[in-house]
Amino acid sequence: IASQSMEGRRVSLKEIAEEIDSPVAFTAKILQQLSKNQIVDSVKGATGGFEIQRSSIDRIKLSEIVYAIDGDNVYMACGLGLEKCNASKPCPVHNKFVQIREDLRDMLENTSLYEMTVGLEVGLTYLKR
Amino acid sequence: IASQSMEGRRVSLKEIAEEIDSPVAFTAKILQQLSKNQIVDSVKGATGGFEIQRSSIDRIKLSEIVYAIDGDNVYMACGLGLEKCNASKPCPVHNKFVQIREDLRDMLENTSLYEMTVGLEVGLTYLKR
DNA sequence: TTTAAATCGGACATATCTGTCCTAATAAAA
DNA sequence: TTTTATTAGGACAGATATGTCCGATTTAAA
Repeated sequence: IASQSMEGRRVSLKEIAEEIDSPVAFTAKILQQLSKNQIVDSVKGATGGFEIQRSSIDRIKLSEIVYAIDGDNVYMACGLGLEKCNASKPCPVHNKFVQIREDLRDMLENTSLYEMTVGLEVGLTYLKR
Repeated sequence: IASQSMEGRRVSLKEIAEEIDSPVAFTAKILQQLSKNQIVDSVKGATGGFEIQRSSIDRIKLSEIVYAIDGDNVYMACGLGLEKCNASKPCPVHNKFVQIREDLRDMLENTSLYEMTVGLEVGLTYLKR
């Protein structure tokens, strides 16, 4: 969507699903989540589809996309799966996991949608299931 | 198990399940996996139970426990969930994920069972669901 | 005004993961 | 030798995640 939006083209659900080899109905659900969370703009009706404002492409970080789809689970869930695990009652791997997750958070917050889009366009990365 | 084994006590499934607030039948399945993968030793029959040799407690790293239960999935699975993603056809986050996973691998391979056991014993960490 | 092409959203179906139950096998103790 | 306390393992049940279907809504074009 970002790639096409940068060239002023709005893309339909069908086109998106086809491009990434993903079931249409399933892709639709994910796009709805992204739309609700204002990652992408959706336009209903004939000639409708999905697009992203150029300013958003520059601004949006991977962290925001992750949050739109998975919430803050990535940052909060215990490495051993314990429900009660937290800083004051840490599980045996808690503190070591906190460290790794900080690395992950840094990465997500410093990876922009623009950067990923460029990678796809120059053929450096791929996006097929 | 490690904690009790260090003091020469073998522990039963029941005791283990109770100690960590985990369903007995469910805990049994996990112990079976650990036993099959030689992380713990199981002894059948009356007075049986689970134990770990002192030498194993020193030797075993968290990475081996993770591998026994989840295989190499942690290191291989694509960050975006793509099946075909690998070094020669990388997804847009592939290389950044490789980095994070190296950090994770380092942590798992450098965290010993002994270290975790001590943390529990001195009351620094907890192990309840 | 009608039609067609598109997204939206709720209900449903399927697959996978998590957890349970029950019987068999084992081994110590009575 | 029988009983009892234990682990092993297969079959099943339930919960959650993944994926599908279909009708409602929207909007541009005929």
